[in-house]
Amino acid sequence: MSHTEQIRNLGLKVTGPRLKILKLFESRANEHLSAEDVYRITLDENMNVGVATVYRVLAQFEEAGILVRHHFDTGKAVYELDRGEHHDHIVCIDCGKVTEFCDSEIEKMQEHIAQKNGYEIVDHALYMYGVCQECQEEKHKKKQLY
Amino acid sequence: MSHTEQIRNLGLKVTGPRLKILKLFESRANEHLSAEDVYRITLDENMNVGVATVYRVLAQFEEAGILVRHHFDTGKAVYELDRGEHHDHIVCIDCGKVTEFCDSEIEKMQEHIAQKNGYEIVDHALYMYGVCQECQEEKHKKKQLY
DNA sequence: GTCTGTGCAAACGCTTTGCAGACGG
DNA sequence: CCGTCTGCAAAGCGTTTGCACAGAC
Repeated sequence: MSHTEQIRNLGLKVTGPRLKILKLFESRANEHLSAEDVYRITLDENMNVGVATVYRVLAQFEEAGILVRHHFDTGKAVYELDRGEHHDHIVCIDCGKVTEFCDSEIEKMQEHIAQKNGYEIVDHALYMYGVCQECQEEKHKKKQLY
Repeated sequence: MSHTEQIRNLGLKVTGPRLKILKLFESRANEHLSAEDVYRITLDENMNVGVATVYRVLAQFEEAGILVRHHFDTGKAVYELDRGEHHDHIVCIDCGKVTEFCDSEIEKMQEHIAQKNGYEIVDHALYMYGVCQECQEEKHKKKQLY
């Protein structure tokens, strides 16, 4: 399915900003982009999409299930392509690197706990915050300087 | 340990706002309060603590380990007393009710996944969003009206 | 008296909205 | 053309900060 079709299928008009943003996420399939990232990238590529439009399009794409939004503890929301399969995140508190993982065991246990508490779960988020390998080594090096 | 001692032990001066907020959280030990909640409650009780002070005290208490901060998807941060034991949350998307749970199996698996990916975890958060029993029943009733 | 803590209001960062003009269908 | 979409700037929201004064020790 082409980008144009994809957008039209959502009942949305096929416009420059929407095409641009959709392509952007597909070309960076494994990145987590904030609204500001998207805005800056389009700026750099001389395709001036206003901030407001970025937010509006991101919201529409999320609503439509094309993108997923995450709220890490960083204060700003980030988006990524929804590849169907749910997954969770480990965020490096030093360099911001994001590692994804998926564990069906944990998922199952979550569902079980929810049931036990009488909840019908519609969404869940597991975030871990830590220091990635590289940043640990970085810190190690700095210590040796003294 | 008295409240006064508790605050003094943090190296902080014992002031009205700090005492007030500490007592507030102890008297509502199982609630999750936002900065605004705290501000409103002190207002209602004719003890006018400025918003800025509320934020500053909450931050200090969190830093000191007296409170824990959570960022649900609601946009505002909430705090609760740190009772030592880590736990996770299920938030009802209809009524806002928060249910806490703790599962050591999940914790272990998380740690294992983090290790496998080379991370040294300093924090983690597992949030589930769903509809609680009462709200499910509520919805059921409404359906029957038609 | 000193130095920390406070309240106020103004600033902040991210996000949303109101509006007049642009553009897709 | 009509109705949606856009860019701009202004407003919104939760949170933080600068400052002069108040209060703890």
